[in-house]
Amino acid sequence: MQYTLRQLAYLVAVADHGSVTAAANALYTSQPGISSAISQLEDQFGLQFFIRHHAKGVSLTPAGQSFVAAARNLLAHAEELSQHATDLSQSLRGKLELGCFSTIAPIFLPRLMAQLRSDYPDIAVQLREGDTEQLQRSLLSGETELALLYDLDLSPQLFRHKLRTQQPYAVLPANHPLARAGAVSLIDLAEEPMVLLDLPHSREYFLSVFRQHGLEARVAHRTVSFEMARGLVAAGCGFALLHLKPNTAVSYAGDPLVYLPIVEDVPSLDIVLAWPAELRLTRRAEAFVTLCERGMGLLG
Amino acid sequence: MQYTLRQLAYLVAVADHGSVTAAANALYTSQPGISSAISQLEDQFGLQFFIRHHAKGVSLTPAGQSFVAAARNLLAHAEELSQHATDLSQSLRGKLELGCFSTIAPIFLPRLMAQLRSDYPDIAVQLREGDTEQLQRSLLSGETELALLYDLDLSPQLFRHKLRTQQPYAVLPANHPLARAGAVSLIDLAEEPMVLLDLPHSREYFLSVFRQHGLEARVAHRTVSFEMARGLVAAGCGFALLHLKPNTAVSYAGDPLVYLPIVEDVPSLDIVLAWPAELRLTRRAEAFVTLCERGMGLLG
DNA sequence: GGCGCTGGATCGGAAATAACGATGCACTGC
DNA sequence: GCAGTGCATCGTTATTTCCGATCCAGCGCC
Repeated sequence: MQYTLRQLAYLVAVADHGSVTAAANALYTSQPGISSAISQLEDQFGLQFFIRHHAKGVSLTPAGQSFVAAARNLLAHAEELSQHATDLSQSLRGKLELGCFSTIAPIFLPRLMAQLRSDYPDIAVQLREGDTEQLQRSLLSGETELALLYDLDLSPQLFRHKLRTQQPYAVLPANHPLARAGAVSLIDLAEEPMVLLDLPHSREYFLSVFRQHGLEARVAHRTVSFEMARGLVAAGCGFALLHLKPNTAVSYAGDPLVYLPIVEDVPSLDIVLAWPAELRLTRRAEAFVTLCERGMGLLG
Repeated sequence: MQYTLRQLAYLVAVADHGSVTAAANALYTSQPGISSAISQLEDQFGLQFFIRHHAKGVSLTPAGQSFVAAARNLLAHAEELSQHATDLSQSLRGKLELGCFSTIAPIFLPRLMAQLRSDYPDIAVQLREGDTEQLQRSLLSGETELALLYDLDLSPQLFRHKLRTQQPYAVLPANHPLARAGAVSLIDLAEEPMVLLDLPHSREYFLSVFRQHGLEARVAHRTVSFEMARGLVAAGCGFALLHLKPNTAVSYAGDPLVYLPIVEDVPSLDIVLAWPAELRLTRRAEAFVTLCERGMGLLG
């Protein structure tokens, strides 16, 4: 394929104006340029599009009629592509590919999505939930544009926009002896069986909390599910460390839980929006960022 | 500045190969060329299509996914246009814009069209009937690609392909006294009332036949219709000079006619196919020309 | 942690292409 | 005729494209 869109544009302009010179004037270019563009097209396709009338412009041959119609069509299509592109970057319509850490999602996303839907009804969110590893891969491969997750061992290639800080807390069954106090010490917890939220990075973090104080957690259960961890705790299988507090202190099984702050100094964890550092966000993504800034302080 | 089809082709190649270098190899071009084409597209639309992974190629952003899909679409469309163009010149499918002199049409065209339809079922003829003036205008303006007409005062800008020669003859009512002989003289006809086929150029031609022999025709009736002329003659309103003989010697009204050769030397008239001299015919038109060469000797 | 490898970005010169003004040329219209 | 119109052609200039060479950042392999 050797012809160019510009040549086609020249062609239809000539067809519209019935004259090479008029087309050149309309397009603010030179007459010879148009003339040669037409010749090139004609040579390339072995067709003659115009009949030249000396001193009276040109008129289309039957083949020219047909070709110009098709060319017009293609140019319109090309224009649509342009429009599509500016829509992709500028408009608040279209798809937003979003990743979210699995435990964060059910706590914050429902209200955020509702807000987004009401503020920008034409943005369709394509959500991918997963662990830090999966989210990071998705971001760096370009599958998702941005992700809501913990700032835990994130690649330096990712830019991080901090939304809030989560202090870890202990969760215990409501009837547990340690639950009577207003807070709990890691020393006491280290004696108890632990239910570990067994997700990449998260697991190392929770265990390091004890190690930093010279303690070793007694892991009795491992689960990749936040609510499963809560359920095991509520059922008396041990305690768990978590960062997020649902607005309910009851497990799915109906058993009551208590959330207790930790007495010792433990490292908090930031919830951030992350995206590839060198990537310029679309307006849709920017809108979501703004919306998260406003909405992420209100809950939890 | 506008994007080019080539840039789009480079873009989708990169998307397909997951690497600028691989795309460059596949397209037998240089890597910097591709690289800059991508940059230009990204700059132009203010979008980022690829995430660059050092030493591991590139991958599409969400916006890139969407844009590449649209670009692929446009390129396919562009390819179709190319195909359409070669179809226009090369294929024996599509429309053939044909002009035909009104009196010639009903004599020759029906069988020619039937033959064309059987030899090239995919050629659709768009027929325009008219007089020499109209046909010529249509040809020179490009409305019709070629026309079947008399070689009568045709513009030198038209190329003429001779198909057959028509000798004029006199037509008289069957019961006319002059009809008893095997031929008729212009001298005798000049005494009779004449029915003139009153079409541009034709009318001058018929009158000049008499003038060339120092005679003046007595025009009693004028009509633009061939069959009307025959009808008037059959009804006894006069004689007529004509070139074409239908294969019936009866007028629409049912009256008998006789066709008589002229005794004197009178100029004959060529039936030709004409088209703009500088215009290269499409294959459809060429097929029709060949078909006329073969088919125009058989009738009349 | 060094070190070669891969693969995209950048640079500068060369080649190709596009744009332009001037001019030629064929026909129109008076 | 004779001026006017409008497309084609030419030669020059400006711009873009192309390419090899080089740079540079991260990856993966010791």
